[in-house]
Amino acid sequence: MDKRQPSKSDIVQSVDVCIDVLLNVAKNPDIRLTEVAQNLGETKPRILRMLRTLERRGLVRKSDTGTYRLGTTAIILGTAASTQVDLVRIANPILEEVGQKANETTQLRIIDNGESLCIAKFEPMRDLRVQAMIGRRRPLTAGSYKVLLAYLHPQVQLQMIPETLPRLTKRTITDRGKLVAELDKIRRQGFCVSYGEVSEQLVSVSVPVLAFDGSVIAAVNVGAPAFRTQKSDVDRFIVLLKEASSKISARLGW
Amino acid sequence: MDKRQPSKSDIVQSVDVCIDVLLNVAKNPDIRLTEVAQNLGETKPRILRMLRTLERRGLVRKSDTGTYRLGTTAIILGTAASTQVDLVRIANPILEEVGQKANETTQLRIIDNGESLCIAKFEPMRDLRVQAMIGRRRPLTAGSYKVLLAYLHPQVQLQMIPETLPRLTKRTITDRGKLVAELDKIRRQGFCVSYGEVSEQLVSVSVPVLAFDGSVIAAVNVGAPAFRTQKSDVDRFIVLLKEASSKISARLGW
DNA sequence: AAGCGCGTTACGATAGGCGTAACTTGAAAC
DNA sequence: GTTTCAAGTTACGCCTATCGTAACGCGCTT
Repeated sequence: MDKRQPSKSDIVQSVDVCIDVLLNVAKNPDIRLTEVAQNLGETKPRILRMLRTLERRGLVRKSDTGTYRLGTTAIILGTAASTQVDLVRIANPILEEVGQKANETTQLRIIDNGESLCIAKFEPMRDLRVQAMIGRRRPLTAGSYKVLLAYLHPQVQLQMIPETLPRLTKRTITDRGKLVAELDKIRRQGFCVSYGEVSEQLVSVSVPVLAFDGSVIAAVNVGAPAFRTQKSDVDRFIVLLKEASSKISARLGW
Repeated sequence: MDKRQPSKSDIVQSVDVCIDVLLNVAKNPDIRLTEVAQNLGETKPRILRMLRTLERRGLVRKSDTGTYRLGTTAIILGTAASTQVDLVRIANPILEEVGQKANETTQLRIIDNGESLCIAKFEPMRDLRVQAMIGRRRPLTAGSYKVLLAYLHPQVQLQMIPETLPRLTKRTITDRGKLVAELDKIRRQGFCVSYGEVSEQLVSVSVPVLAFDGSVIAAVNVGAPAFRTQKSDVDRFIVLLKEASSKISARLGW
């Protein structure tokens, strides 16, 4: 009998698994029982019981073909959450304002579990635009989301940088030394611009949202197609984002 | 040893309770452990374990003062859900369109657990407007949400009408007989207008969204302050909502 | 300093929930 | 048409995850 994780006990395993189920359905709409069970390495009866419970409460919905999707209760939870998470509630209108002015997609990203996580976004009404998605994760080491790393304590920073850096495009930095140097530069200049590090043909500009003590709360970001983005646009984005960042900081109480 | 519910077993109780906890936090931001436990009639250790589990997964967040709110994972779930629930995904842009044209608040409501439940909404940019909220429940028997009742089978209908009808304003219908007659009228004319039945000074217009077989899926609704709503406006709303309703029906595949 | 109520921990008892195995159903294979 | 396979489901006895009791620490109020 292995001792599981010695770190923190006192969690309810069945609840933990049910969260896995929920997230699995969220990621894979119209997933089937068997598939969920496989993904999680659990038995079918167990997952069936979980799904049934979740279904009874409207968190998931079973289609007549036997596939599962999230349900209306999940929508309700989510809407409630966006009004309860201060950062998101405050950032949303500001993201929209920046997005309107820049006429490009904006995002709010935080560090979560060693990755950057999009928790709010705005997309302008425009045929061609960068697609953002709440819940999408990206490595911390590529693109302008590096700002999230730049303000961490050097030791924590190194701890978050994996041995081998994932290469997304040919411009992605894959040398740890170079990355650390880049982070240093970012910290000095207060923003980060990335040209095609995450996706080819995409420019991404990020500015950190800092707490009173200088620790990073989040990053605000503008993403745009490279072909229509001049140096002057980038400069404008930086100014907009810096304003937005301090507005958010202020509204959070600093 | 009482046999619990003989109806449907095979649900995981701890998961069921954890959903209660989640919904409780959703309804009462900054709630404390003790309060949740009281609300649910559970012991504190049990709820503590649940909250801890939920916290580890980012579904709730514990503030430094010890109060709980929903967390970022809930936002992610919710956003995913809105793209997965067909009805909501399809209705959203249509609700916006109607809302823009009417320049008033619009809602999409379904029957859930004997009540009407708001699952999508649009509010126009306007200083004074009706406030709508996703997740808010209203009785089926008052206001224009009666349309949701009007198309049910008479027996199911009667089953859903409680003995005593809740009185929200002096205009609320509280007589069962009168209500049934009203429902009949609604079914014949295909829409329902309510003047101050739910809130004084509010006009509400609803049109059913019907499936191919004539069963009710949902209701689309415009809500407006009475003082600025003429008969002609109401007529306009009805036309807009009827268009919207058939557009939604069509897009759902009928 | 005593009292209260909150969050938390410890632990032993128990029934909740687990997995195995078997059954049903429906669709694909041949 | 029969066989085969896999998915979904049910049944049930065992076991451990999870529960509640009781006790503790802590901060605030009286």
